[in-house]
Amino acid sequence: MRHRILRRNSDEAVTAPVTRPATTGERADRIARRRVDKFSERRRELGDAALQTLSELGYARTSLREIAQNSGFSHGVLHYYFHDKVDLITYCVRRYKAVCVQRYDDVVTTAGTASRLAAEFAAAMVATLVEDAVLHRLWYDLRSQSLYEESFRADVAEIDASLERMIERVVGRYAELAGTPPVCGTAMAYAMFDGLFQQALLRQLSGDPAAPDDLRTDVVRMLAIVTGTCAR
Amino acid sequence: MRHRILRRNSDEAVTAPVTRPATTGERADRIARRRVDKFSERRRELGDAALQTLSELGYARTSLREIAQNSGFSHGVLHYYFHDKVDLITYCVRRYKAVCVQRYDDVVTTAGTASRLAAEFAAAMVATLVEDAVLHRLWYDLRSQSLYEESFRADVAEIDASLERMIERVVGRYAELAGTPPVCGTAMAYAMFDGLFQQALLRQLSGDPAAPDDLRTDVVRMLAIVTGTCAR
DNA sequence: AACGTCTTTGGACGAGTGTCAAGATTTTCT
DNA sequence: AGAAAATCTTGACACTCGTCCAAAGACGTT
Repeated sequence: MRHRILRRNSDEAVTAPVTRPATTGERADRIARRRVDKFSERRRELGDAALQTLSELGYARTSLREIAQNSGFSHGVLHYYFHDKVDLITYCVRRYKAVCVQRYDDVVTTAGTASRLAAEFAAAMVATLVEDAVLHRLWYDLRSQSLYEESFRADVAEIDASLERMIERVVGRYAELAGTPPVCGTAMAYAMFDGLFQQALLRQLSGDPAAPDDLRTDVVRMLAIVTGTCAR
Repeated sequence: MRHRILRRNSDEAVTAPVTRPATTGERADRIARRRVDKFSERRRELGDAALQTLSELGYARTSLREIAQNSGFSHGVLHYYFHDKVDLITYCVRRYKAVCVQRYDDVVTTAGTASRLAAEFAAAMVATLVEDAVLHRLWYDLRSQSLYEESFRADVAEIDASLERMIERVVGRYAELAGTPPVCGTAMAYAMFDGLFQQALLRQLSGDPAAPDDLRTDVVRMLAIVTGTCAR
């Protein structure tokens, strides 16, 4: 009945269920681990429900009760697995990263020519735009929120950095294949691609049917521009 | 005592104070106009208070009572001048545009050479970044909100379009002075500059002291890239 | 079967929300 | 001046919110 102690800002491992003093050593360990697994599994489950609700409604309109309803549990359970609302949303932000960052790495290693890399990278971005539009809408929402709520800032910055590294790999590989060095730094390249995607998302969610195709050609062209290999 | 009828989505002119039937013609007109002026002046005043509060707290955390407190009036008055909260915020979004779009036009007409235009445009963006950081933080917040709240979408899209036209003028003039046509369309150029500014804002508000200078050099370089005149 | 711990429920609390309307106050017109 | 209209204040309303807690249920060990 006593409530579990939850530490904030601990990544995956919140304090494990309160285990009794390890009288039998190894055996107690096994049990404790199983408990932790179950605990963090439910945490993940609730986190996903929260992520879904957030991407549907946006930060400003999402309540804990709504999240709970989307998860099939009662609203009280959220405070059993998360310290408070900020803790939950922070967890979601981190989980978002895990879901969506590592989608592009195949493209980089697979493609054999510059133009193929460009085409495949563009296709990957378009796929993201079409399939995960609402998830990325949430990303931009949360990134804006991080400018007000300081608690989110560190996590958001980390995601931004890992997205930037992804762009760095793509642009770097493209330049390598094309045989010309990039004309601008990574941060700038990321800013440009990010802006491009954001505009495309705006149009996509507004129902503009040309948004995916335009994004595709824009991304291809952007890669050419960034490496100075574009036609006048 | 009867409440004023407010139409939504009417730009500046909400229904004027209820004037009695124009018995004396011209004279009544003059009076009615003064009423309207006073009415829309207060509306503007309240809108500015709302804009200030919003830029401080962000959309999700701003309440009507807080806005009223920042305006020196009581909270009830807001529903006298605005139909509801959406009406007020829509008004703010429109007002934001009036405040910040037309700041760059001098630059375009004044500058005599490409490099001077680049330097002055970059300086203008840096000035915006430093002086109006919180206002633009609000812009990105509201643009995100427009992806959830359909009521904002049209106004946000219009502001985006007018910012895009501004970029078009700058890039167009720069290309003219440099003697080389741009390597990409306006929409793409806008997306890129927008992404650049947004990243700079993120860093500026996180306290990165290098943000303004980096933005300056990035903007100059971006103009060169966009017109294909940059050094390898 | 009985016990102890972990998990979940559902209700309660106080604070805060947008909205509304009745009354007080100020301004304007005759 | 007095009357009428416009403006502003104040308090109330019906919610929703995050948080907390006591009690009930589920589960595994002894």
